[in-house]
Amino acid sequence: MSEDDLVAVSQLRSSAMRLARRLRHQRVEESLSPTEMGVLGTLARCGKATPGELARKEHVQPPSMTRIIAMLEEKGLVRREPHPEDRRQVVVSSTEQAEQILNESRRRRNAWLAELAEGLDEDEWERLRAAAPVLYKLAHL
Amino acid sequence: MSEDDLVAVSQLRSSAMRLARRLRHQRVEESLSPTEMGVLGTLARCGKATPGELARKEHVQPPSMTRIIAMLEEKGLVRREPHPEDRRQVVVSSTEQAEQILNESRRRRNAWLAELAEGLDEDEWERLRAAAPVLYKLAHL
DNA sequence: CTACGTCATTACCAAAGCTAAAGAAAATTG
DNA sequence: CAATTTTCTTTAGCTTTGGTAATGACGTAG
Repeated sequence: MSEDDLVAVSQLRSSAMRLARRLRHQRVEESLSPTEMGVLGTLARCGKATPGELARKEHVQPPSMTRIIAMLEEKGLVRREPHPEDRRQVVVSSTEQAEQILNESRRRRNAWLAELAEGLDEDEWERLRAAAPVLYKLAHL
Repeated sequence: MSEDDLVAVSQLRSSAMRLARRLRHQRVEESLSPTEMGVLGTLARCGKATPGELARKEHVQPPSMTRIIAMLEEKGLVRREPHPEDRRQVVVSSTEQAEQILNESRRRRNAWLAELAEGLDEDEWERLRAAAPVLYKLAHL
């Protein structure tokens, strides 16, 4: 791995952590934490999942996921049904209302990030656009 | 702003938050939180700074920064001196030991991220390398 | 020189995740 | 097929980390 690669990786790390902290302040639904939003996003992508699966996908411990799901259910954003074959497990799925919140959140944060990105020139923005899918893949690897 | 731009921004947001959460688990110095690391990084870049400046740069409230600095001072990673002109203020600077920890942390997280990046092909990695400085600029804007 | 603003700090509080352990159900083994 | 072990979720209690409100010291403007 070259020196340039190391620099890139370091910048990537620093940027991700800093952006995450700043994005945290831009939530549309004040009562929903970033991880709760992440769960809704995962459910929107995957349809259904068990608490254990969600915990693994969100890199959180199972007890934390249990509480997050309880919160979300209480707010009507998520449904819990018994697993058809395994009575230990539970199947979680998101509701229509969750989809609306996701859309609104996306809109709002896009606006914030877009405004921030006005400090970039066209070439820089182009590089970001080219790398965005790669970043996404990396983060979900 | 085009549809592609919106997608890019959305991917950026999701990726940053997810990567940040995963990086959080890769700390070399277990006793140092991500924000504490961020402060050391900022001090390494800027030399000296007052608590207020650091709070603004790290997007944290002043009382939180006071506590972070107290922690870091207790561990010998940071020095506090009176401000030469303004006796209300304090000037914080990092120690040699902090520099060592930063290097070790950089090495360790680079290794983790590099390993993760092995799931990317050469073209993807190239795009990331091109975008890394832009991301860094964006995050610090 | 008095009143107001600013900086750091202190004291208290809330959010969010973790570990340990319990309880139920499935899988495995003798 | 009974007993043990494993797996999945949940409960309970703790820790970390950041926030808000209030305080005290210092600078600054009227």
